[in-house]
Amino acid sequence: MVRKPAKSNAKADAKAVSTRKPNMREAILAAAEELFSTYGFNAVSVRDIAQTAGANPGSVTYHFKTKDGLLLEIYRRHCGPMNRRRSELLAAARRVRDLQDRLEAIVRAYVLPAFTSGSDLAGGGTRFTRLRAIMSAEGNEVVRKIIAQTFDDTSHAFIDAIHESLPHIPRTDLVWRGHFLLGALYYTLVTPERVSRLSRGSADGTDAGHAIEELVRATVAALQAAPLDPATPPPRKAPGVTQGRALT
Amino acid sequence: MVRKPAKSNAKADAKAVSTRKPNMREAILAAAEELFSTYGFNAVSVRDIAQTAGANPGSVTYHFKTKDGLLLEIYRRHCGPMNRRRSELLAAARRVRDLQDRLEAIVRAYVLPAFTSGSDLAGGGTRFTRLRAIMSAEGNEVVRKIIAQTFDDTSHAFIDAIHESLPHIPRTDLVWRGHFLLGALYYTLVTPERVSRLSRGSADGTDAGHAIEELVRATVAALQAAPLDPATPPPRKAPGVTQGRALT
DNA sequence: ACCATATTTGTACTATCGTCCAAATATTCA
DNA sequence: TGAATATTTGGACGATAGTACAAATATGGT
Repeated sequence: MVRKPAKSNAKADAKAVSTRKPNMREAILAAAEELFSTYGFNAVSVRDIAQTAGANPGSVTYHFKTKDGLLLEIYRRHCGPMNRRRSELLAAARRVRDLQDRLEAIVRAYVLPAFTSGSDLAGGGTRFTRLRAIMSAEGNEVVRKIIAQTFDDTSHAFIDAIHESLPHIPRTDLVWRGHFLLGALYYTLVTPERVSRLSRGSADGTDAGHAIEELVRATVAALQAAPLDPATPPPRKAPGVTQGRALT
Repeated sequence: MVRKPAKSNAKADAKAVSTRKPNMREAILAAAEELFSTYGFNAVSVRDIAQTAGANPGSVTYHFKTKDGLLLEIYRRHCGPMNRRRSELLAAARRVRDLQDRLEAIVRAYVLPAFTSGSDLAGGGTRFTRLRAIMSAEGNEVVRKIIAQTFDDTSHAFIDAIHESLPHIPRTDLVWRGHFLLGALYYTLVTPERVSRLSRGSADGTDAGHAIEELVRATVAALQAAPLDPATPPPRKAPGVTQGRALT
């Protein structure tokens, strides 16, 4: 990461009235989250994080041992609340009677928590999702592990719910389309010049709201598209609800 | 990037019969392309590239001056052929009579060159698109510049063509959906465990082909979805053209 | 107030980074 | 061939990376 030209006043700002951070650990986490999600993991140094947090580089090592440990802690912070919120919204969506409305509610249940996290300050969900997007491109081992053990269950639950709403579409196609949804969501968040005030500032700003609506609309349509499989003619009526979930 | 544990035979492989690379510059480019597209720009060092290419780190500086210069040259290599191929396919797609078929042909014209580049060796297109995906997440200044001056025109041409096939949908929505397409495409390429043999090996393997078909099917459906704007009842004619940066 | 503990600081270590450069070597062309 | 040029080599530079550690300082319970 590019640091500013130093500019040490060296004399004037020496004492600085001993304003100690009430919780430096939190400040470091916040700074790391912001910097990682903006510049990527590799481009940000521990010293960058410490400086942004107003801390000493040694403090970062003290609290999180390694740079990877810091990243891991950020994930730990967000994965729980985000998945909990997703489960809640998914459960509510499943109770929607109209099939079309239910499908849309399911997609919304998946997308919404990515923008508005239940935890900490405004824009937390967006920032964390942007981080996940960047990490999925950079490919970090720590992240791969925690993602596998945290998001896989939730993802399968969503695929299952979607499959119930669209029983005539093979699961394979739905998995692909869910994959595309995630890619579209990620790319929307890592392209700040497109969705300008979406990333910073209040998480329920109109820009983020519009992006969500566009994404939901497009995804629902994509999910409903006829499957590729040439052997399966179109709708028919829903046969039996396929109870057994393949792919745990 | 993590380098392997050295393991210097130090004695056995000393002379190595003076096999000089016929074109070291090309070897460096190929190595850089492969490494950047796999680990990201920041995670790969000039020494990594030199070692993979069987060159001296100084040679990289000699040929490309800086690491950024090397990245720039990779983009220069691919942008031309890829956009030329896109234009050809787009022109052919525009001549399709049936509106539904035409829309699908347009989407295919956008997606196909991302997988199979006209230039160099097998998988070149896939590799370069994977690189673009990673760079869009990492955010490099050099890339931003060349992307702006290379892809904007092509992207607008595609949006225009799509808009002709779907005149009742506001351009804004089409821009969003094209944006989602690119995100889905990128994410498909940077997630190798999902589309396993897609990235390496032959570029027209069945896996890549299947991914393309899934992506095209989903995108066409998404593009055809009803627009968001509540003020615009279904068909009608397209109002003014809202120019926006599309599909970098 | 005192002590035990938690945290912060400053500094130092080693490794690797991008880039530079002079010498060595290969290539090209008269 | 010999001279001019192009390329490669190996080593070096300063900057910065992640991490470690002892000393300094703040905090909390008694």
